[in-house]
Amino acid sequence: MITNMEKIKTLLEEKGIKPTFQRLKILEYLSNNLNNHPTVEMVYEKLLNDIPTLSLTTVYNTLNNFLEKRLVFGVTITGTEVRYDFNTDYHHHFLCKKCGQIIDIDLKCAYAEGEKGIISGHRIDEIHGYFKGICKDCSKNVGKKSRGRSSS
Amino acid sequence: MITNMEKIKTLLEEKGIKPTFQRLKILEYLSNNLNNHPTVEMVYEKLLNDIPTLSLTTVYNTLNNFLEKRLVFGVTITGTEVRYDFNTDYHHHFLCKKCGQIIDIDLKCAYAEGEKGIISGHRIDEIHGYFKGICKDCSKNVGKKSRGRSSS
DNA sequence: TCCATATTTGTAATCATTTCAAGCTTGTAA
DNA sequence: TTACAAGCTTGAAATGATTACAAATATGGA
Ligand SMILES: [Mn+2]
Ligand SMILES: [Mn+2]
Ligand SMILES: [Zn+2]
Ligand SMILES: [Zn+2]
Repeated sequence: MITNMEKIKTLLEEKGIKPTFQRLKILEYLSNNLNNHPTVEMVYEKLLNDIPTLSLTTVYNTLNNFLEKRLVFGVTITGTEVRYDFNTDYHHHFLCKKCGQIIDIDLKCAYAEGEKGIISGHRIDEIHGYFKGICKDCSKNVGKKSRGRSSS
Repeated sequence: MITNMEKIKTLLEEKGIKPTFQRLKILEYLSNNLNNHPTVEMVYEKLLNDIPTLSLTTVYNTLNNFLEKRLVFGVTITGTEVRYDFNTDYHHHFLCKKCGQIIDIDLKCAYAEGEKGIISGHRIDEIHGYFKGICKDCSKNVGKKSRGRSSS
């Protein structure tokens, strides 16, 4: 049988990226955290356990490399940090302005189905659809302590 | 007849914002630069001519105030800076990865027409639709000097 | 006028990201 | 096997955007 790590390695090789230990671990981490949309810092902190010598610069370099090769998707919804998404199938996102979590939103959208091509003469490479508001949980727990970061 | 400045003043008062000189000038600048989607720095630099004592902090404070009151719309497409849009009617944006300019895109979208309300149980306050790619001009002028900033 | 309050300002701090140069690996050719 | 070049990784310093903070200034009544 094929291990998950072998699949990760294949993904890198398909994009012409040499599968170094650091790159494998970073991509593996993203693949195991599809719902977190982690920041650079989150990737770095978690992987320090596995790779005590890991450099934050390497995480930045690697993630930028992955972005360029379209191996991951960059979510810039907060405006202050990039969050990384292993799921490159087009989908919308929702940012809760109270607890800060980013949630996947699946909905039909005319431009969602790989329809890239040309719009108004401009060549389209990436499509981003975002919503901001208050999430289901935070709407319920009004006045109660939120379980994540606050952005207010 | 009603001057443009009087309209700007009314907009501020309607949102309960005291129309100080700085605030009037900042909102006026945004209203005259609908197609630029200016950065904080651009607003600051231009207004220094009119208000030599202007502080960058005031521009930040004022624009954050305008954002909270929904007087302007924040475009976070680049991931590294907020760009401000006087046009709060819902519309999509396009970022050229070559020259860096942000262009308005008008197109029909199921979620574009003030349909905020609830999605998947989450309360929606803001809707953002972005595209990234290479703009019409930059596609033409391959190899030629671009007329704006480069992001590559 | 005097005072309370809101606003503006300048500086310093913070936070994310990039730059850069030095050290480390790895593959390959002598 | 040794030697070297190319690619990778690392840590420190630099950059850029934004926020925190406290002092200075303006405003609008009592
Ligand atoms: Mn996602
Ligand atoms: Mn716009
Ligand atoms: Zn929430
Ligand atoms: Zn362009």
